[in-house]
Amino acid sequence: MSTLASPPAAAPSSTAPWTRVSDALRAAPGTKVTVKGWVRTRRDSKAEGGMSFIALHDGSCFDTIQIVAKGDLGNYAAEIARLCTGCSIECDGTIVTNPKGGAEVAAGAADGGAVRVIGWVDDPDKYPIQPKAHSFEYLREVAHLRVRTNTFGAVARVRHCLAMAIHRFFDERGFCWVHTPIITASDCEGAGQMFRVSTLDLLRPLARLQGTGESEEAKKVRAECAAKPGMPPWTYGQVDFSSDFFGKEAHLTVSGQLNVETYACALSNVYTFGPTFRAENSNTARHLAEFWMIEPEMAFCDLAWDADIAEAMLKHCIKAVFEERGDDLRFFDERIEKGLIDRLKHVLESPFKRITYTQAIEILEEAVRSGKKKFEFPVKWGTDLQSEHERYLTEEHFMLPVILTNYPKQIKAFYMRLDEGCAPGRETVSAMDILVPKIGEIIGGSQREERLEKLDQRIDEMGLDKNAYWWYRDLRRYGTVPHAGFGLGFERLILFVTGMQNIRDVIPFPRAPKQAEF
RNA sequence: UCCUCCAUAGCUCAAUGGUAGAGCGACCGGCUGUUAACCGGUAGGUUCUAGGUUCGAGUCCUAGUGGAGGAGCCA
Repeated sequence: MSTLASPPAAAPSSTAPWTRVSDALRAAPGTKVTVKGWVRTRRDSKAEGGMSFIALHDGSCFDTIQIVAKGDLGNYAAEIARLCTGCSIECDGTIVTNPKGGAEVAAGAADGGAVRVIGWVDDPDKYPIQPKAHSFEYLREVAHLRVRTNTFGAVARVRHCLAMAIHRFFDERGFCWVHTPIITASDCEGAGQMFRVSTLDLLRPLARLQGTGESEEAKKVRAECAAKPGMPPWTYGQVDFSSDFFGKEAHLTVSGQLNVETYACALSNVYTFGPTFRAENSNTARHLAEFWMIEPEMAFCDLAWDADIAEAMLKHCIKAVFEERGDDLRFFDERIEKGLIDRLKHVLESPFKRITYTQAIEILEEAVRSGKKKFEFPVKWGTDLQSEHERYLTEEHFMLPVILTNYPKQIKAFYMRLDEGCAPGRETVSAMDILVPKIGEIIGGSQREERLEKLDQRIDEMGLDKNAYWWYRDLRRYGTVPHAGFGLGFERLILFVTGMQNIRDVIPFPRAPKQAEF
């Protein structure tokens, strides 16, 4: 079983012509190095003719390296003694062992050492990142500088580690990374509100023209627009998208799933890993308007294997962070979520609990009946589980990640495979959600409906337009195969692994309602 | 979008309707192989915006803007 990497964390050696801090911390005493980075703190001492202790970080690992700048350096009084948090410097020096046994860089004129200032901080009093505790809410307002803090540096490294671990996981298993489109002109995705992509001139007063009859004013504006060169033609109450860039309505993608299914039906095992956009006005610690999603899709695959892969992938990711980012993980465990490491070890060591939706309802009903738990919302077969229900299952009842399967068809998407042998009125589909403590739903997936007549039936039932899905339906007409896949919210995975509370703090520049600065 | 709460120094927060304060940070000095350093001092304010009530508003009222927590939507 994987254990936490012991300090210093393993980091790939840099190819830079200077020494990265992660490498300097492990270098043998006596090694001559040049390090570059940003000052986190400076402390001075008058001992031994004066010296300054500078904590330097360069992002290569969690720890800073301490530079001991001796008073005999030519620029000591004029520059080194004036260094403050945020200044960028480079330092030539020698690796020595400090009284506490750690590596540090000694830089004195006698040994040919030097500290050169690369960039000063304008006004130290106004520098937004002071050497003190800051709230995450405040740091969100200075997102261009927050990555210089302990926490956001650690999040950035863990995010990278997880991204690479995911690619490795699929690559090692013969999956092909497919770049599904960001812009989609099919209006059939149906996974939520979409952002419009258009080159039409929005400054035209379309809003004034809406209504039931065409007013004199509307007629006038239309005539004006028609007369102006470059103005797109339009019909009353409706935009004429045939004159738009793509000749039809276009949006930012809400999922690459439908596209990636086409590749699964040729390459067998594929996945997407890219940005996803939802224009929902949701204001929570678990939603973003722009986020990254991983969507594997496997041909000749059923729901059970789908769940196997999802569980293996999550465990692989946790393991990778244990092995590669022990330094950052220890910080999260101490300062962000006490007990994080034990929680993750527990997840790593236990098989995920697998139950059907129907069994989940029975557990919830029993909890209510026995008085063990009170819910705000009623538990009833056929309705979607509320947050509180999901949290009870994963946090209180099982205290483990839970894979819920076989949901009632009416609460799931049209493309999910209809289960066979269901009692009338109790039809279910081969859907699967993975719930984890603290986050709730982290993965949603399903076996897809590969039978054309059943798929058509579902499209009709849900009042969708069959023609809009012509190429999706083609997959069922030309060599159809059972296939399955799932979607993993990348930022939710990062929350789960780091113990961070707010999804806006695990993506570099969060986009959410009323939030697109930077 | 709904419910609840919040907005005061660079940051985190105090201040009964009656002279706007502390801690941290910054700056200056002292001490020190220091490392969440420590000790002393200094500077720092249009109390989110726009109205209103009042002799008087940081405090009460209305609207707006932004933020937090919860819910819905979902990943």
